[in-house]
Amino acid sequence: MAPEGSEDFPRTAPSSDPAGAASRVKVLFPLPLFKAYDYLLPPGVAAPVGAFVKAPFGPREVFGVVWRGAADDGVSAAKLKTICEVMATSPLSADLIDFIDWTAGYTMFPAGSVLRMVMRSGDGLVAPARQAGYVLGPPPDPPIRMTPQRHAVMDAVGVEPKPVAALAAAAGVSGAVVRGLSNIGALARVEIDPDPPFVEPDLTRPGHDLSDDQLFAAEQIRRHINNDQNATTLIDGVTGSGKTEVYLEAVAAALARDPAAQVLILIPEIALTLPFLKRVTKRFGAEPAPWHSELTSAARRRTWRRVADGSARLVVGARSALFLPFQKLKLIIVDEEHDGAYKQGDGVIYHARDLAVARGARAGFPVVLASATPSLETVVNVDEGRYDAVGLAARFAGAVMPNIALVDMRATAAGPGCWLSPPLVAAVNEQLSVGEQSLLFLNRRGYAPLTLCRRCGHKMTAPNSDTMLVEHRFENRLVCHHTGFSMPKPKACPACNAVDGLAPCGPGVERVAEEARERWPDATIAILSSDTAGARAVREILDAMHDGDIDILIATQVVAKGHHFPNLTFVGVVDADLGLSGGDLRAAERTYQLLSQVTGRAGREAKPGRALLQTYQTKAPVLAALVSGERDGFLAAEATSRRDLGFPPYGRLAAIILRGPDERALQACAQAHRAAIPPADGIEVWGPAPAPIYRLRGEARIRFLVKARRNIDIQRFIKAWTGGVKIKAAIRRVIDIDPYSFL
DNA sequence: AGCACGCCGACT
DNA sequence: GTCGGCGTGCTC
Repeated sequence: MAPEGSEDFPRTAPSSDPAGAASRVKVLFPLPLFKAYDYLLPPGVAAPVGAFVKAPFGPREVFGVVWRGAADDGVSAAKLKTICEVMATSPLSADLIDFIDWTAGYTMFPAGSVLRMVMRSGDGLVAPARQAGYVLGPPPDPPIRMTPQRHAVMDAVGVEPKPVAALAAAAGVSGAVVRGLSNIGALARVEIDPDPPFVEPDLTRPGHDLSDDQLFAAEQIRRHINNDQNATTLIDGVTGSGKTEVYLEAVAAALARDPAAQVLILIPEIALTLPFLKRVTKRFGAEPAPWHSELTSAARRRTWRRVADGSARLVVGARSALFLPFQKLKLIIVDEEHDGAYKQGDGVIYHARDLAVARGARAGFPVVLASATPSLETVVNVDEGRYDAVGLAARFAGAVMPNIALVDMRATAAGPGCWLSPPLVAAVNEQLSVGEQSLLFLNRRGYAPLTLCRRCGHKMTAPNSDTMLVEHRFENRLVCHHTGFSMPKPKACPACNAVDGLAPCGPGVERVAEEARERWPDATIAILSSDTAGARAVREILDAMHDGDIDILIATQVVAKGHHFPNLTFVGVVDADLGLSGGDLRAAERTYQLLSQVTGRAGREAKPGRALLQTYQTKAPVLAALVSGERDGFLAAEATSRRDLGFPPYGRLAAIILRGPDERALQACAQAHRAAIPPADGIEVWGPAPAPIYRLRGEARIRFLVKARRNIDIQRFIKAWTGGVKIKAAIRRVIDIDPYSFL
């Protein structure tokens, strides 16, 4: 244990120096600025590093954070302004400040932009207005006249104070009755905190009964927790092997070890569903603090403030929860660690799994990664001894992995205008005859991914973009999945004016559903995709599927995560080749992960399942690995090819993207960058090349790709390179360290 | 991120 | 002659 005061910066800035001059502090603002600014503290006021302050910045007052670093970089004393106010919110912890600086350095984004992610809750710094709530008052002395309405209200009053509206609604009366009772003293008016604390997890609750495998895994992680030791552990187990139960035991151990410890469970946004939260709630007898993009601003503020004051001890959140203002973070779980959703694409570009590992390493606490199909990066880290691994092989309830086979579409073509081959149709027929469910998987929303004019060959694209418009027949619109643009499907081709010549090409889920409805008119068929409007509609479809009320579900990847369908025993993958093409480094790996998750939906709970994959590439190693179930062999082959090419995780990659509305200026800017590439050993720069989607929302995009040996400081190289190239304001330059998707 | 400063086209 | 377009640069 390090002695107090051994930190490399003082936690408390003195309010004045011995000479009596007001002291200077640095303040970082949540703005895209690389450096912190110097300020004076008002006399007699102290502000530790990490304290939230309000300070004049340019013509306005802005919230910022007292930052570490020498409070002097040649700024003349006359220039200094004085901090307006030190906020009551608890200061950011030292390890979070360290993490912000480290993240800024690693991603090459301004520290202020990283701080912005921490402060994003916006109104979290000012305590919200207190709300009036009502509880039972003292027994009124002359007994009051009771009415049925008044009885209803008195019955609805609980121990916790409730606001007028909630109480009136619970009693089924108007607010006037509540106010009336308050006026005569039968109800007492108290102030309630609009951001009530979260209930503490109950650590006395027994955990699940664990198998030997699970016990062993949990024990291994618990050891790191009890040693206060940074270590990254992969829980590697197929769907249904009980990864969640294992890491919830680790969570319990971390919370029990230190009464102030906080724990974060990261989940891909799409998997952050009510069933998952309920599972965690059930284990700890208290709901965890949630964090994801769909929270209301009030819920967001509540979680932010309760994390900041240390009272929210367990947080379940999407990737951005990594930037919540934890006081004493002691464990991070990254569930489904392979999931591409952990890569943040706009604003600061980061990979939440990688940052979680880095954060644990720097702050000295354990990190747990869980997956049924771990990423190659993680597997290599395990193989090279940097991460621990615990395997969970046994599947619960004696179920077996589905039997997977390929359908060679060259030999067994579907009929004209059809997408389901005879073997797939036969399999669904069999399912229907025995009353079991089928899932037809196609990772394409809408009706048809491409709309083509039969007359002139014109492809329908989004305005000012090189993106295809996807027909959505249900709404009769053409939609761009990248920009959000949509338009009614036109009668005539906009290029040649030929009427009724616009032909849908290729299938989406809606088109497969159309074929299925023609083929099986008596079956109950449903479509599930991210277009399925509303969380409630999605829920209803999932529930109906779970209850066996749907015979054939046609779905995109939204179905891949965390749903249990006990009567589903057949999965047909309409296009297993989708995603295999396109020059993406991780295409094969991602296809393996997605298809293995989807086919894993079949045959749970002791019913054997099977899956058919329609493909034109029967020789593709990914598909062979899926059929044989030889995941490790496939990963080893992938690893070898990446090593040979010097690609991650055996080398480092970064993308430099230039974008702007003026193509000529952009070209010139790209050439200036090309000319400025400094010579360096072990580094290759490819480009400039047009980005895969060259035009998007009226902006052209050009990219460079930097490939470096693993031991090279790629950030330093990029800084040396781009630092010398001035860019016009109309051109934006974005650096993506460890680009994930190449699109 | 804002916001002011500054330098070129259509208006009272 | 001014109002205002938004390109450029600064904020301790």
